[in-house]
Parts: sequence; C-alpha cells; structure tokens
Amino acid sequence: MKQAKKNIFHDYIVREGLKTTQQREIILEFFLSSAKHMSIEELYRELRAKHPNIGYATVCRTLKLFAGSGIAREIHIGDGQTRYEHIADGEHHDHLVCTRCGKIAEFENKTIEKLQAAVADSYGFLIESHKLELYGLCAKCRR
Amino acid sequence: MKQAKKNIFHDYIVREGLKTTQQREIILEFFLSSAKHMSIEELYRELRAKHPNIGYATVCRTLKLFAGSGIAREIHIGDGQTRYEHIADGEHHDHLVCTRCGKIAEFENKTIEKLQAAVADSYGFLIESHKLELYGLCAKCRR
DNA sequence: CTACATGCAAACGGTTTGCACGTGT
DNA sequence: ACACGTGCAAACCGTTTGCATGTAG
Repeated sequence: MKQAKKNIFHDYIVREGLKTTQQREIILEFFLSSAKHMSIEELYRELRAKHPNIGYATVCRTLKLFAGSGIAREIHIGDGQTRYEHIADGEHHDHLVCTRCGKIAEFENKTIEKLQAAVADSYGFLIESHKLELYGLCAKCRR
Repeated sequence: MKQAKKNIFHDYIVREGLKTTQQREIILEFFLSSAKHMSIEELYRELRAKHPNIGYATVCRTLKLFAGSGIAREIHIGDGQTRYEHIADGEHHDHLVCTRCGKIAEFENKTIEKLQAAVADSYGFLIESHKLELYGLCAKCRR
C-alpha cells in the first residue's frame, strides 16, 4: 500500500520529465508514514529533526507534487495552515475536527453524499468536489 | 429585517461599552445591503468608492465586531480570502461554490444535518458547528 | 552536459497591530 | 475629559519565488 503510492508518485515523476532526488524520497517516505493530516509546518519540523539540511521550500514544492501525482490532497480546515492528507484509493472522506485538541477524525457517509448530489441537481449544479467538516469536541475532550 | 440587525449590533456595541461611530454606521448599512458573501477586499473597495477616507483596518475591525455581535459570520471557501456572510435568524445554510465564476449559492437540507448529527454521535463527538461546501459548476457555467 | 532541483533569503498577499491623532459619550 | 476609534504604515504569518549552486539523467 505504501509501495503502491511510491509507485504512483514515481510514475508521475517520470511522466512529467522530473527527477528522483534524495530529498523527494525522504519526504515521500516520511509523508507516507506520518499522521493523516499534517500541516506543512509540522511535516517540516519533524522532517528537519532527522534531516537538518532540507529546506522549507523543498517540502512545500514536494507536497505540491504529491498532490499533483494524486497520492495526497491539500486541505484547509480554517486554522490558517495548509495541510496534506493521504488519498486512500479514491475514497472520499470527510472530517470531524476537534476545536480543543485539534485532532482530526475521518468519516464517510454515502447517504450524505447522495443527498448532496440531489441538492446540486436541484440547482442545476455540477459537483466537482466537496468539503464537509464537523467542528466540535471529540469524545476525549468532552469529558 | 435590516433594522432588526442594526438593533442587534447597536445593543452589542452598548453592552460592550463601545461606541457608535460614523464609520461603523456606514459599514453596517453597506454590509446589510450588500451581496451575501463579500470578501473584506470587495467590501472595502466598493465602500471606498463612496467613502474614500475609510481605512482597510477599520473595515476588518468592524466586520469582526459584526461577527461578535451575531449579525455576520466569517467564512473561508479556500480562495485565501476571508468573507463575511449575513446570518439569517439563526438559520444555518451551506454553500454551492462555482469554481468558474466564483458565485456562491446557498442551500439548506435538514436531512443532511440530521445525518451529520448521527455520524458525530457514533464517534462520541459533540458538534459545535459545521461547514459543507459543494464545489463545481453552476447552471450558467455548465452551458 | 543540460535541465531540473535545492537552500536560502527575499518577496508576496491578506490580515493585524502600534501609534499618534480624532471623536463619541 | 477620557476612553474608545481611526487611518496610516509597518509588522505579521504562512507560503511562494528568484537566484546561484548542486545533482540526476
């Protein structure tokens, strides 16, 4: 599964006439093993601990490549940071964002998606993508 | 209805020990008559045309007050701009965002809201707010 | 050997803030 | 009078870009 994504990314690199570099490999490996919704800053900080000579700009640029290749997606949950999430085999999912601890859980609900499609239809609107986020307190923070 | 919101804002100003100023009145009047999801920049630019001596900072600060008073809400639709929408009597609504022309339509769907609540429950999550945006092409831009 | 990639620092874009001056109460 | 508000310009914060240098193919 991790390997599958590495392959997708590698194919993309080749297809686009780009190059496989040490930095890209390091960032790729790290991203694939990391938590699901890291911000650029978090990714950079943790990466930097092991690899002090990787620049912030390189992390930014590489994450954009991940998004371009289809193994990651840029998300914004309104905290002013750009985050990247793993794309799990075409599955779309939405987010439960804890406003206290910042934890992000994922869920999927086909019925909601169908209703969204119905709403869009009734407006003559053609959906390309959607974003559904529930903000509140996670089970732990409620207590 | 416009008057009702003016009253809400005015009460808020008094309650907080703030002051009614010319600028605030102008911005309030303008905001209440404006399109539903203006960005700060748009609001500022149009306002500025009539009132060249109103500063950007004042617009920002005043919009925050509107949000604080409950007559407006800050929204982010991922284009890097902060927008303010009117709050219609406690009604929540979601958005259809046209990725071509930028137009934002609103909708409301109680069934989706119920399903959201059900999902949150199943995670032990307590919803404070939510955001649902459908991105795509509006009826006009599809043609 | 050439084109692409990198790290740094400087630029960017939207928002916020510090400050001296203005104004509502 | 005093505290709050204003406009301007400078600061801010996360992200992007220009450039000289490094490196994959």
